[in-house]
Amino acid sequence: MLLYEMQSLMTKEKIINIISDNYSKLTVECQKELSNVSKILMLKKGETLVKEGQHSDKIYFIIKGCARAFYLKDGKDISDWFAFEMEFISSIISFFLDIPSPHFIELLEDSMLLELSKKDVESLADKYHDFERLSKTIVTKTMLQQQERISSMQFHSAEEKYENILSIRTNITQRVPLTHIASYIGITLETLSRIRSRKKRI
Amino acid sequence: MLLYEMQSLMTKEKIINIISDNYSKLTVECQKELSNVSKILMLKKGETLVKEGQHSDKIYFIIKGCARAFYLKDGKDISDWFAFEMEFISSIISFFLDIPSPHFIELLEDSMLLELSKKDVESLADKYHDFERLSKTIVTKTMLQQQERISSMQFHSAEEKYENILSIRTNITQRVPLTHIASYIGITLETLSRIRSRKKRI
DNA sequence: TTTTTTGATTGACCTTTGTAAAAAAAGATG
DNA sequence: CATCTTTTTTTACAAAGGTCAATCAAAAAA
Repeated sequence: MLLYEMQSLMTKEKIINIISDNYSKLTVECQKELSNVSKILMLKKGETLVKEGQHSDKIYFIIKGCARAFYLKDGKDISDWFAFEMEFISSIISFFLDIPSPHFIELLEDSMLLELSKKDVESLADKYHDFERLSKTIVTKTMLQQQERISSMQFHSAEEKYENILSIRTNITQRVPLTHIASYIGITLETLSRIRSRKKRI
Repeated sequence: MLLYEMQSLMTKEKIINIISDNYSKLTVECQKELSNVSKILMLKKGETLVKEGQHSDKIYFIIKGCARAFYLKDGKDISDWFAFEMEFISSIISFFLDIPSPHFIELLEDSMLLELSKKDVESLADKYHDFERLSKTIVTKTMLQQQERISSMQFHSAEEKYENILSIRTNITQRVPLTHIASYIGITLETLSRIRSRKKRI
């Protein structure tokens, strides 16, 4: 299905209903208010959601497509997070600490997103207990993903780290360039390439 | 002050009030109920809160002392988390996913703790919006600490990782053996020892 | 205090991974 | 289709950090 065809099928109401079902249930009233304050974005591959240095007070839910958070270390592009359909992404440092973003966020595919501002997240969380719970659920899931990632980084070889990400994100190599995968797991593209050719041979 | 002297000074009510002030405000009613379901523990250095393989459905707040979460990889002891005064610790994998704990948790000093069970956390969070918010705050802080840790692990030398933990936990070397610090930052004790002797010389 | 245990340091050696540069392959664009 | 750009692979070489073993130091236990 083409992205522009989805817009009519995927109404904001439906999307919010999916979030409610998959993360934490929201009352109809809360869903309505969430629908009023959120915004659908249709963006092309390569477009940027956040630039380094910006105060980014937005969080994005990915309806279709995928996005990548990355930063520059000594001029080198290092990937810090990938998000696919049904996942959230934001510049967490900027969003939660209200400081300029160290990250860029860009789209790796043509994408459809739901955008929410921190101000609205906060007022919804104040007003609705169930939205507070939803926020907690999202943060908890993120925390558990990070936990998994940390333990995969501790005392694991480049090959083990690559195997690990493949097991979690089965088809990531089809959607994300190897350079980004390499920096995400903390190895160079060259090392990743050697691992892959070693595996092919066997 | 000796640990046994603290018990009379630090009533559960006072401790819960401190949590409320430092994490997220709780109503008096909620504080009372929290006080009813939580329990103070006085434990000696070396004692174990959680063993690998156990279902651990408890979370601990450290009033005095410090604790360490670690796991065994190929028989080797690898530290995964430290918690000091005013911080929470639990076997997060077991607590949030209801599966057997991959971690041990042990005390690095004689300690005073507040213990809370998941069942009680959940019912408090259901009943009180402000307790739900407190939970979110604790999880969010943990997530941000993990974020910091991940970026310190990505493409940083052993020395940079050591400097980084020293800047975050200024006096950690006074309270935690170097072996544990080394495995926490993902290097061997020998490498850490070399870094330290290099720094001493200069 | 002496002994035992645990934690930290040092040295020799070796493996893994990074660096730099070039070539090849795959994708995008006119 | 042909060209240009980006991504990936390959090679040679260097450096960082791991492993193993011996020694030293400090803290607990007897």
